[in-house]
This record gives sequence, structure tokens and C-alpha cells, in this order.
Amino acid sequence: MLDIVRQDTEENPSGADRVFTFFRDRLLSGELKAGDRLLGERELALALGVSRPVLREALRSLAMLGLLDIRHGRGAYVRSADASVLGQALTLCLAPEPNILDDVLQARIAIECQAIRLACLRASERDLQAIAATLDTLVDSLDDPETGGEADYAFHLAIVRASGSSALMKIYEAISPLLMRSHVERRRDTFREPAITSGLVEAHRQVFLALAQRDPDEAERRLRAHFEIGDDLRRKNLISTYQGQGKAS
Amino acid sequence: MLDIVRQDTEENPSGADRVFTFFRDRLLSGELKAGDRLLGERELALALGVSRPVLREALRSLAMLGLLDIRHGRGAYVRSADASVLGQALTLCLAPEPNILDDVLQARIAIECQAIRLACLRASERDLQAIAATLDTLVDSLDDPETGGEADYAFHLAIVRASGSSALMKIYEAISPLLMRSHVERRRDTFREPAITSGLVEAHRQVFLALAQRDPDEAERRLRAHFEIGDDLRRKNLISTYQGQGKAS
DNA sequence: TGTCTAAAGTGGTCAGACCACGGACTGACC
DNA sequence: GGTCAGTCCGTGGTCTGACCACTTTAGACA
Repeated sequence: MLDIVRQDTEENPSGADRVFTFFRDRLLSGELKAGDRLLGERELALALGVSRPVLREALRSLAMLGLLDIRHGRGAYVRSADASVLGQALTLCLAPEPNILDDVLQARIAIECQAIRLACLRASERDLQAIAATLDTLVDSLDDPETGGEADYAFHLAIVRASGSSALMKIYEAISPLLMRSHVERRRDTFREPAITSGLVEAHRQVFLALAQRDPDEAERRLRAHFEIGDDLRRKNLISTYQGQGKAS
Repeated sequence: MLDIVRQDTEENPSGADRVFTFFRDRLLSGELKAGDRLLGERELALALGVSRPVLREALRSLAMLGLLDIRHGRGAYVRSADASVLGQALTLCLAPEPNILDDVLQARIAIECQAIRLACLRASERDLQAIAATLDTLVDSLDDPETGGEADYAFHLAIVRASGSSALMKIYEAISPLLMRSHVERRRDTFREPAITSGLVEAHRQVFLALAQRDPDEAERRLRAHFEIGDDLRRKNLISTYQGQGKAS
């Protein structure tokens, strides 16, 4: 369970695996930095003592992991770490599980509650201003479900960013693709009525105020309350839909 | 930000990318299940209209992502979703960041605090018994730092498992490699003195009791207290070490 | 001086061959 | 008849060398 790479545990790693771990280690150690350009495939193959197809298998794998950016006619460049691959991996990992869309919300709550606690301790004035800005956007986009949804996401993302924890941030980014799917699915159930949206804005404002007052316990409490309201709302709408009173077209 | 795979957004996906997304989609849709055996490389290449090297690049990439298990002389088999790749991806993603080892603890706290809340609501009797069992192991291995550390990890893992949330579980498994590194690093600083270890056991017991009583707020409170004590302890030991009073050899 | 074209360098693809490993079949031996 | 060993076949692993497609660039031409 502890070994990072399965191939390392084998006694006889094949060529492509060797090349893969070769680059991975240079990437981990910082010997290769984002933006660096790799040698040509022919030269690299020669230098590493493998054939070009084998080298390409390794390079392609690294590219699929988002570590390399290979461009036709240009060359291969080291790519800055990107959470999108994490998201992809998580999606694939969770694919066979049932009710992932609901379950990923738990991960979201986990990350955000800890993030807002940290944010209470660490957030700079600029961080707070950034969050306040998303709050304004949220208010301005009350009537548009599309931009409203984006503003909602931006608010929560800004909180996680304000935590100053890159680990929380990366994980949050990783779950955000699934979060989006969950959000879209939910929008099928709940409808943005004025009463609901205004309550939503108020909840966000309450969260922000507690954060601005640097009160971790209160901030988390309000954040949890906000999530629970959303959950209740969704449940009620689901029930009413099944009762045939849904307003869906 | 929403697109799962970068290649999909390009207008002209190259062969290996096409094959890669082909299999990825079948994996996501469940058309390919864990344990399924793929056709031979030669047949697959023919069927998909690409050459064998190109097909191999895609297959190798899938294998690197942990989705395929390719064995020499046997064939390629669909692999059950595994969090180890997630851990690898996360490690690579966080590699350039400073102080990851400390930062990943924040993610750990985030996951566990939410997990224990869920566990209070959802944990079955078997889950509780499993946690209790790890607690016993913890007590039995007080004198051995090695097995003691493992028992410690097992206890926390059991709580996350008891949450019944596969998303939390996967993320927890994903950070566990980094958590281990952090743990090892910490063990250089803190020493397992009887007073400390007994306090540790007591803290774990308190957490478990609150969980068994199905009290989410209290369980989370005690869990946070447990983490903070560990944090304080580590800080103090670090200070004493720098003061030249460290007992390290 | 500006633009266009051709060449060089790079990744992308292909075909065919051979090697290495694993399992299954078959034969001999007990 | 059962068991074991050797062989054969299917599989992935690797290599070679060639050609295509894209990008950049430098030289030629207007």
C-alpha cells in the first residue's frame, strides 16, 4: 500500500516502465521543471537505451497523466501540475460506485469545512476581498441560473483558496468536475424561485461574515447549515416531483 | 475547466488519444468491467483501425492510470478501480508545493472530521466493532512504535470506512501515501514516551466513545482535540530539539 | 524590405519482424 | 491410469527503418 508505483515493486520493470519512472522521479525531485523542453524522441531513445516506440509509450503515459505537453512538430514540454488529471482519476476511480454524485458532496463538505476554519486563521485581506467580490457577483446574477451557479461555485472556491492549503485546494479542484455534474443533476430537481435564491444569498453572506470575524466554529456552523438547507430543499423538491406536483416541463 | 479530458476539446485527436478515450468511455459507462479481458493487441489494433504501436501507447497509458493490468504472455485485463493511482497523481500534483507534508494533514483532518460525523449517523455495529478492534491493537502495541503507528493508521482508516462514503474513503486512501511520509518525518521529531502514548490511547478512546454514542458534534470535537494535541506535541519536540535538548541520536 | 517558399527538425504513424513469457497440449515415463 | 516434462502456440515486449504531418525558420525572390 505504501509504494507509490507498482512497477517499482517488480523485480523486472520493462522498458517503458523504466523510462516512465525515470521521468517521474526527475519530475518529483524538481530536476525537471514546468516549461522545460525535452530532447527529441530519437535522441532521448538513444540516450535512454530504448527504441523510439518504447520511449513514446512512456512519454504518452506521462502526457496522459498531465505531466507532459507533447505538441506535434514542436516537441515535448514539462507541464505544470494540474488538478484536472486528479479530477479525471477520481472520476474513473469512483465510476463503479453507486450514488457518487451524492457522495461527492460529502467530500465537498469535508474540504470546505476545514478550509473555512483555516481561512479564519490565515485569510489575508485580499482573500476576504476576493470572497466578497464573488458574493457581489452572486447577488448580481440572481435571475440567471447559469451565471448564478458559476458565482456560487466561485464563492466556495474562493473560500478554499483563502485557506492557504494547496492540498485542500487540489482536492477541491479534483472533485469539482463531479461536483459540477452533481450540480447539474440537482438543478433538474430544484428550481430557483425568488424566495429560495434570496435565502441562498443570505446564507452565503452569513458564512462570509463569520469568516470575516475570524470565528472558525461559527463559520463552520453556518457553512454546514447552508449545506443542510440545500440538501433539505433538494429532498423536498424531489418528493414533490414524485407526488406529481413538480413544475418540471 | 469542466471538460474531463483535454483531448476531447481538440478538433483533431490523434490516434492514441482516440483509442484512449474509446476505452476510457467504455470503462466509465460500465461496458467494460473489472476482470474483463481485452482482445489481443494485434486484433484490437485491426479492429480500431490503428497500428499496434499506437494501440500500445494508449493501452500503456491506461495501465499507468491503473485502469488496465497488462501481463506479459497473458493479455490485458480491466482492473478494479484503485486509489493508489490517485495517490500517485496527488503526490505528483503536490510535488512542487512547499510544506506538503504539513499541508496534507489539513486534508486528513478535513476528511476525518466529516467522516466521523457521517459515521455517527451511518456506522453499523460491525463498523463499530472493527474500530474497537483497532483500538485494542493500539493498546497492545504501545511499546512497539512500528506496529503502534500502523494501529494508529488502522484506527483512523476504520473511522473513514465507517462513514460509508466511498468518496471520502478514496480521497483518504489517496492522501495516505503522503500521510505516511508525513508520519515518518514526524516520528523523527516526536518520541514515544509512556506518558505520551497513554495519552494517545486515551484520546483515541474518547473519540471512539463519542462515535459509539452517535454524537457527531462531540466526536468531531474530540477528534480535532486529538489532532491538535499531536500538533502541539510535535511543535514542542521540534523546539526542544532545536534547543539542543533533543534526545535524538 | 517584405513576403513567400523550401528545407530542416519534430512528433505521428505504420509495417514487419523477432524475442520473451505463460499456459495448454501432448507425449513419455512411472 | 496418473503424473510429469517438453514442446508449441498465443500473447505481450521490443526493435528497425521508413514515411507522413506539422511547425519553425532561414534563405531566395520580388
